[in-house]
Amino acid sequence: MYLVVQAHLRDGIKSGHWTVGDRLPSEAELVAQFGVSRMTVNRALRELEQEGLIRRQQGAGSFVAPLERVAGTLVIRDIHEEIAARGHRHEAEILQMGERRARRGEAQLLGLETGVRLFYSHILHRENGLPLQLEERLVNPACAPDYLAQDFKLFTPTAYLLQVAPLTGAQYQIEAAAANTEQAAALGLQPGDPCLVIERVSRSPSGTVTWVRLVHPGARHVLTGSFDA
Amino acid sequence: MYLVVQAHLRDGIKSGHWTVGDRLPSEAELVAQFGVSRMTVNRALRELEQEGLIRRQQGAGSFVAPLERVAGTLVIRDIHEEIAARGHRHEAEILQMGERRARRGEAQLLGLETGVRLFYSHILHRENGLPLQLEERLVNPACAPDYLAQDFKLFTPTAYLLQVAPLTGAQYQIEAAAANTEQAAALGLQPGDPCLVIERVSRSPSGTVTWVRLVHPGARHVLTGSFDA
DNA sequence: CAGTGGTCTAGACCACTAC
DNA sequence: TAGTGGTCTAGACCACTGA
Repeated sequence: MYLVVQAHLRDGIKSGHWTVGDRLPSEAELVAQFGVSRMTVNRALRELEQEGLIRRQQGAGSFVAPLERVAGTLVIRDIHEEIAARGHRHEAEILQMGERRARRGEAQLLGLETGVRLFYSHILHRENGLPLQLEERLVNPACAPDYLAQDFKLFTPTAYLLQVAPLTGAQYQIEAAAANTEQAAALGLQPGDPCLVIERVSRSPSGTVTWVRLVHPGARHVLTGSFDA
Repeated sequence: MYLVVQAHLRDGIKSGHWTVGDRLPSEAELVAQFGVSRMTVNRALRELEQEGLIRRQQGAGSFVAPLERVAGTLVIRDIHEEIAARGHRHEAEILQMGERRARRGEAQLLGLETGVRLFYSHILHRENGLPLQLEERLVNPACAPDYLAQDFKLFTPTAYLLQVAPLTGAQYQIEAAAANTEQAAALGLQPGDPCLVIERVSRSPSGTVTWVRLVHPGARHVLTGSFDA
């Protein structure tokens, strides 16, 4: 029944019957109208508030929220999953992989001290043979000591790291940048060509696990999303 | 009390006490442990599920969700709000504004028929004098008949359109692209320089209101987000 | 089968708001 | 002061799962 109440309110908002700032029926009115208990109506309204569709104020009422921010859930998926979901073939080419001392700033990304040893890998992901993503990654050895022994032609570093160090948080950043010579060579572009770049650090209970920069040819990769009342 | 139960479970997951796939205490166990009613425990768990932190299965139990997808709420704010929030000065320069027949494909974006008349505007937004965003916009005259009479140096088209046609849905797309000559000239770039491009269509109860392309210098604009257990 | 979550009820007390 | 939402209770019936 709470879904029925929700649908009723959603429809009224979508259709313009109630518009931004309007007051919606009170809980008591909805209880009377639908013949359900107040807990049921309360749940319906509380969930609409969590979605951002309405705003509730104790003592005043429930109101249609100003949807002034276009918000949506942006999902960044594992590249293998993403390609497989399109029914295409995914191949990974390991360009570089090894261990070295952290350069200036790198240690900071992982919350480690400068000069500590860390793992790195550069992997090129192809979709049906076409370069789609260059994955530049730094890994905290404390969280994934066997990282360098893995064969990342069989599974992605993302999948491996999620297995050995459960994700509990992340920060990401999306920008457009010009390909440098190394990136251009890997992706089959000219240096300076526009790329969509996602950078991300991932945390687990045992600390910051990994930093990754995902470089995509601007013409071949878009992020999409939507939201709906 | 439901917040106490939530905090307890959240801590256990963050700290690694329960990890991906682990079964959490059942509702009945939490009821006994905290001395609260089942409805209270149920609410705590339901909300954690909505956040994506746990997965619940009728008949089986509640489990720590595999956070295999780095997801976050991406918020695209009105450019004026965004600049003002940084404590900076926002200026808008109207480059073009008028009415014309829809070109091939344009009408389709707005769900109209080819050849119908529509409004357009090209506005350059500056942050402390530096070009930050070129806003190329098409507007459905049926939804905002007075669009051309507005002074968009005083408020943004986004703010105006939200006022006259409440937002009930949107689709957006984020990509990296090379600036064309017009865009480069407006933004003070060289043609071919990388730009972060957001395209969006917005719907309201009265139909598709507007299509907009927001072009940002790649070096001067990033989207950021985070998520947390 | 026993245990799990999904949903709903008919109350209750409280804090807050607007008049 | 009357009406609002915020929270909680102690039950209930149901559908589903796994042994």
